Amino acid sequence: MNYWLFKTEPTSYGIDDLMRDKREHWDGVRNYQARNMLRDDIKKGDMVIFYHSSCKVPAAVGVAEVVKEGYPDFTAWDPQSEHPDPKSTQEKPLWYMVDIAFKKKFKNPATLSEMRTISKLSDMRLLQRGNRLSLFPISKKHFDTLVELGSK
DNA sequence: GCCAACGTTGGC
DNA sequence: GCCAACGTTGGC
Repeated sequence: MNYWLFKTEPTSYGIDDLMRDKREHWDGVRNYQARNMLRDDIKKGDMVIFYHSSCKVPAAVGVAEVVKEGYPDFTAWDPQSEHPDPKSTQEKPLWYMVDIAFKKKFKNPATLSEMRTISKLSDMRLLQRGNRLSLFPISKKHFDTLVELGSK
């Protein structure tokens, strides 16, 4: 089983939305590195740390579980969607997504500034310079540390 | 709103 | 295939 961190902007889709929806497809990723992970690496049963970015207090805010493995992101071929891409077709899908289910909302969100003070998290991709990927793998150590912080 | 970092595009 | 220009991300 693997562990991942998914970034999201709470103004577009946050942990409260996932808690309400219980389960949702993670569409709209339009970056090749992230696409490859969605298509090839992220497996059913993998656990996801939900992270709020581009907001007042960037923080890890909860946990989700992967419930469906990579399949074509059909929002790409819908011109009415948020992130249409005419290069992607049903015959040759360019973009992929997974489905995730809500697991837990942290009582005590682990803020970015708090994470930076914790040595166990120092090698996490989120804290490294210039990190812009919207999702990436984290270690079990990172996952457990974040869940522990969030449950305090 | 600023700006550093980095991905993508497109001319050559 | 190089690289400058441009767009986007995301913390501050």
